[in-house]
Amino acid sequence: MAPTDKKDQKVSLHTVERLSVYRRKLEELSADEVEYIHSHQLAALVGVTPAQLRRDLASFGSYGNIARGYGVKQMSRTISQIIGTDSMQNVGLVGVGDLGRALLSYRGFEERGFHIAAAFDVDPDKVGRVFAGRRCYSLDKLETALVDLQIRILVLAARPEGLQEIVDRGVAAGIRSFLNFVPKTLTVPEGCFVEHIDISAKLEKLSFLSRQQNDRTEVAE
Amino acid sequence: MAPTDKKDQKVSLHTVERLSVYRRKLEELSADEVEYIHSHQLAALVGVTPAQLRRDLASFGSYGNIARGYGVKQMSRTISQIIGTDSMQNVGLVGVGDLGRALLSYRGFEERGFHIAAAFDVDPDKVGRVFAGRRCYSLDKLETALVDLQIRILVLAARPEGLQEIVDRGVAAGIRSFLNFVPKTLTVPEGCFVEHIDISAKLEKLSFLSRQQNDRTEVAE
DNA sequence: TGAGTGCTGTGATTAAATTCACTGTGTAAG
DNA sequence: CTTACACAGTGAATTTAATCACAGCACTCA
Repeated sequence: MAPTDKKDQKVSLHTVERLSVYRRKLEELSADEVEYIHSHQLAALVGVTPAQLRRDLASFGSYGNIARGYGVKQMSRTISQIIGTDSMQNVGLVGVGDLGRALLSYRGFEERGFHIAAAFDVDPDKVGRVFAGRRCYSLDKLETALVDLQIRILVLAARPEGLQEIVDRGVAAGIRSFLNFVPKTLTVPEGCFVEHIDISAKLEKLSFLSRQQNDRTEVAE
Repeated sequence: MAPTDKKDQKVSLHTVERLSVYRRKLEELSADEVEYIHSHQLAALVGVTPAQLRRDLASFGSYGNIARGYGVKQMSRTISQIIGTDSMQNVGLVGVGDLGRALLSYRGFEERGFHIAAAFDVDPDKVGRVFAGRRCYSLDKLETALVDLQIRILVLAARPEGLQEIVDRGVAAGIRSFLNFVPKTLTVPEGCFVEHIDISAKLEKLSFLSRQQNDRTEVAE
């Protein structure tokens, strides 16, 4: 392999987040049978500047045709490869409460290359039952199920109590990635990743933004 | 008002996002009856550098006691004021599907100053029923309910089809903030805000991160 | 009372992300 | 074939975010 291969270069996390957005729009476009698209068109559709879009794509050595633009299908496929969703990945879900069940019945995961292979809960009433086609395992079976089903990512939707312990067990079983819906800070060793989805924090951001604008209009008067 | 009041200065959005995190931790600390905390302690708890924490707090003119640190309760209150959650805000929910119901039964909102005052759905079977204590209105009633209940923020958890139209109606009714769970890009006029929660995108980020690390360890061997 | 300590708040610096602006090229039209 | 055009890719410049590092202060303890 060439030592200066583009893929060896560090891709910024900001770029990766935008790649997800690009890819989703590209799939919509592909469904509408668009074959090629120019940077400024796609940029307008997803709300970034054309220069940024080109930079993002260039960061992994994309080659768009100058006259026609970027090949929609090909770019979508390339992004999948970068992200690692070109093949299906198994995901585990911890906590089959309201949120957990909502996640189980969400069909968007499969479309994007993620399959919830197993659900876990402590509640004996839930263990053994089937939710949205997935059997609920006892948390005691966590380690074995993770290994058997080759689960790479754990989605956390349980109660805050004892969550850190579950994470530790996951780490010990080789899980490196956690998607955390629980409003609680978790600690993981170096090389593991926690993505936190904090719905209230998003609301707070919105609250701040609209308040800030209120203040500004008041001053402007 | 002094023209150079700290509050007039632009606070970065990155800072606002971190303020949410600080505040959550401060409330935990407050529950544990911690009265004062130093920047390096809190910074360690939430995973930022002490310098950044101090900068964030200084951006709105916080005054921590040098010897004791920051007053936990006071800082928490100040952040609430900045964000605008010092008084309860009414929120509307569009779409009472699996996700919508999960959001309705999530108790975290109230704790953080947000009250889901109304739910809306197109499905006649759902209209009129009560979910988690909240009555489900017909979408036809959207405008009147938004005004009557003084709703400032709309949470979108409906189907992608027709969503833009709902947003447009919300904007016309004076809503400026939207929290969007639907994997679809929305357009709003200047001065309105859409926060997008894209669960799959978070999973994709995790997928990228662990893949990146795989590559690195392979190279390192 | 006065020296010592360790903190906050902040100017200065560094690093990162974004945008600007231009070069070279593929395509299409004349 | 030639010319004109519009765009991708990318160094350079700019803007934004994060970190460093220190002045000055509140408290402690001798």
